[in-house]
Order: sequence, then C-alpha cells, then structure tokens
Amino acid sequence: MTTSEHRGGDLPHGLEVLWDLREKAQRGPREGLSVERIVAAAIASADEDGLASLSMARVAKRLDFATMSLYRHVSSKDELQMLMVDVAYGTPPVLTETGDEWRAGLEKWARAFLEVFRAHPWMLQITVAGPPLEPGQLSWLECGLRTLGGTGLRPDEKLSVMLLMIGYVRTNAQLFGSSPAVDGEDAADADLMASYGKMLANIVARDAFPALSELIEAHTFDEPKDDFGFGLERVLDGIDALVRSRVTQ
Amino acid sequence: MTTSEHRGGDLPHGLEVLWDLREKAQRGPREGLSVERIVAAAIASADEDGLASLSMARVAKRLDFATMSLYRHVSSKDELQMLMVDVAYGTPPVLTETGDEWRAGLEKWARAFLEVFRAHPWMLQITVAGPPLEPGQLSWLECGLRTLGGTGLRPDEKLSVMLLMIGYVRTNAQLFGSSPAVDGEDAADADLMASYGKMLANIVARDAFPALSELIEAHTFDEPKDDFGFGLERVLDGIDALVRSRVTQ
DNA sequence: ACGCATCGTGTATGCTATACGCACAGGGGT
DNA sequence: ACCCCTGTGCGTATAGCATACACGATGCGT
Repeated sequence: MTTSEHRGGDLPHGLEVLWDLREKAQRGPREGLSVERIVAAAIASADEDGLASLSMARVAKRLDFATMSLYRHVSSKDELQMLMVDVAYGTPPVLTETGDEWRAGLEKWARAFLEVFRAHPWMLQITVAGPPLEPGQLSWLECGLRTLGGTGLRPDEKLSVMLLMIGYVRTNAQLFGSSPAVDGEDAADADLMASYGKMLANIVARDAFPALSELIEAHTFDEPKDDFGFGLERVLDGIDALVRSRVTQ
Repeated sequence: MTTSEHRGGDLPHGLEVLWDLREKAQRGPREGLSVERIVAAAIASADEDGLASLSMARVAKRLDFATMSLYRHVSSKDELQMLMVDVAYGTPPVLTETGDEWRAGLEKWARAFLEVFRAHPWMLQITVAGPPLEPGQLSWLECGLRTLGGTGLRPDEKLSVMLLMIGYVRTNAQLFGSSPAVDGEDAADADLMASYGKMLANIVARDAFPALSELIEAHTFDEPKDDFGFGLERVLDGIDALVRSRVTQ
C-alpha cells in the first residue's frame, strides 16, 4: 500500500485510511486482515467491555489473529482509537427538512447525535487532538450546516450554531448517559437522577452552595422527565432568536 | 483515618477526600505524604508532560517517595485522576454581577472556565462517570447558577442554561484549545486555524460536503478572530431570548 | 522462474498498575 | 514505663500492556 498524492499532501496514515486515499497493494499475499475488520472488532470490544479493557491483544483475539498482525494495518493504538471514533460516528441521518423547517431538522439531528453516544459511550472518553479532519465527524457537521441552509445566517454563524449543538449533546451524553439506552430507558434514567438528587442533598453544604441547594429543593432531580428534550428546546429557542434577528435585519 | 458518618452515607474514598470528610488519624506515625501533595504533583506532571505519560511511578519520583507509597493515600490511578480534575478546577471567580447584569456575569464565568481548560488541557481527556458529585465542578455550577439569580428563570431552566454554557466552553476548548494560552496566543491560534482551513480544503470533496465547502470558501477559518467570544455572544443571545420570554410572561 | 513488496507472527523489551507482606512509628490505655 | 494497635512507607512480585524487530511465507510483475 502506498500513499496516493493527488489529494492531501502528507496526511497521517489514519486520515488516509478514513478518506479512502490508499491504493491497493499489487505485490504480496492477499490480506486476510483489514483495517475495517480491526476497527469493527475494536468497536465491538469497547461496546461490550468498555474502553479501559480495550487492548491490542483482545482485539486480535477476537479476530483470531496474532497481536502483532494488527500493526500491519494500524500504526498504533492511538490511531486505532481515532479510527474507532470516526467509524462509530457512522453516517448522519438524511434530513429532508430544509429552509424554514430548520428547527425540526436540528432537533432530529440532535437526537440522532445523542443516540451515537448512547450506543458507544466510550467515544466521549477519546479525545482527538485539534479540530476534526475525519470524515465521520465532519459529515455530522455537514448535515447540521445543511439544515441551516435556509436560515440566512452567515457561514461563521452557522458554524457557531453547530458548535453549540455539538457541545450541548456531548455534555448531556456525558452527564446523564452512563446508563445504556437499551431497556427501560426512562425508568433507569429516573432512578439514576433521583438517587443523584439524594446523594447531592446529602453531600452539599447548604450554606456554601445556596443556588445548588435551591435546585435540589425544587426537586429538579427527582421528577422523571425528558431532560435532554427540555434543554434542547431552550437551545433551539436561542438559535431561533438569532435567526429572527438576522431575518429582520 | 476513618470515615465520618454524619454526612454522606458511604461515599467513595475519593469524594470523602474532596469534601474533607476524613478525620485525622490518632495513632500511627505522622504522615510524610498527603493526598494534597500527591494530587499537586500529579497535576504538575500532567501539565508538563501530558496525561499519556502520567504514571504512578513518575508522580512518586517527583515527590521522592516510592511508587507504592502513593497507594496509602490514593486507592487507584482512576481515583487520582478524579482528584486531579476536581482540584484543577480550582475555585470559580467571585462574580459581583447580580440581577439583570447576568449577561456580563456569565461572560466572565465562561472566560474563566475556558482558562481552566487552557491551563490544564488534560482535564478534557478524563471523564468521570455519571453526574458530578465533586466540589470543584459543583462550585462552578453554583457560581453560574448564582449569576442567574435575578433572571426569573425556573430552577430547571437555570440548570439547562448552565449545561449549555458548560457544553459550549468544553467543546470550544477541545476543538481549538490545543495551543497553550501563554505567549502569542492569538497568533498561534490564527496560524492553527489557517492551516486547518487549508488542510480541510485539501481533504474535503466539494460535492460530498457542499455546506462545509461553503464554509471553507467563505474563509471562515482563515481570518484570525475571537472565535470563542463570537460564539459566546450567540449563546448569550439565546439565553437572553429565554430570559426575556420569561419576564414578559 | 526469479525478485521483491507485502503479509502474518514469535520473541523480546521495557513499562505499567497494583496485590501482598514486612518493618517501623508513635500515641492511648494500662 | 510498658505494650498494643492503627497507620505508614516501601521492597518484591505478578500480570498485563504497547510495541520494536527479525524471520518466514506469499504471490504479482517481470
């Protein structure tokens, strides 16, 4: 395998893989292993056993190959993790909402994006350095930007809006997404939140944290409700205000 | 050292340390080492060499103690990392803005919060499971909630607003905060962004990413400007819209 | 049929977290 | 003054980790 040079000067190996910029090898034996299979196995391993117990040896065992064979296709564990994240992002939904239906579109976008982190919680534990150059992450950005097409926002404003959305979904997933979404989702969330409220009430000194105590006493954490959806509407309200101000200008 | 039971039923060891719920030992030799010193050394190590090369042995060497001595004060590396994050959060600024000056207050809050992640980039790589029970993180939440005191928002709305703010700052720090804030801050950022724009333009297929290409061609990434501040104003606009709607109701 | 790029992998190295047990310190109760 | 018992520091040992390197096998281009 050699680098194709007609696009992207000298990219890291991992990015070349993700962008399909690698030419197939001519000489040599057929490959029994591939980056795709390795990444898929690694994702499955992380989904099942968590990121902490992900290791080259475990991934190799899953594929019935020797540990060192992985290194023929993946230059390091860090690169593998980068690949895992981007593949796990998958492809964003095709949003039919356009023009002034941007709000419904962004809501669908947010819920689908949240679902990604619910399915693969370990994604939040992997940080890729610098701004994203990977196709998976960028395709979600692209998808969001596209639904903002009819808003009349400036390009940089659209970017800011998407940064806001990404941040909201990620933070929400990180804080409340420890329970898997599979069975009895809302019930589990409610239990979690209720016990969190109790724990918080026990631990927090009322005089040192008055505003937080007010939150606790208002039973914000006790009632089961769609926290994500509620906050999301607030975010969309904010964006709506921005859009309106641009329209009237 | 034994657990004090009058507050918090049976908390994890790390939380007891952070909330100062541990009683001093009566019998036994004076401690030459302490959790505080260990955490401080670990933070210094992560600041200098990054989280990847943080190890118990390195931290111990910094303190001129044996590796295993750390385990007398810290139950595991995971716990140490949790402690590191919470101590590194430090204490939020004391905001004098109250009532209808919430916007200026939140802006100060956001910039101070960003500074934390700029000073300790590794904090973004450590994920603590579940909603926060640590005093550091909670004190920032408390600080933000307090500046929202005069807005007339419901408690749960205030929480959503703060979630939004936290998410925005974290995402921004993660994406653009790879360069340290110490010297020539804006210049470094501008260079980084410009080269990012070029790289993006090289890599992105125009037909598959039309909205993203529009962004690139609008030179959104080329011009040096205060991205954080710009996006922040959009977020605050959104919150402002929410606040106004509650006031008029 | 030869050569050579590529593949899979066994071995080895140095690092990692951490369980366990020992030696010792020093205040509390007698 | 004595002993005991809790807490401390740490040496040793183990299991797991990522990964460098060298070797043999493979099969296409010539």
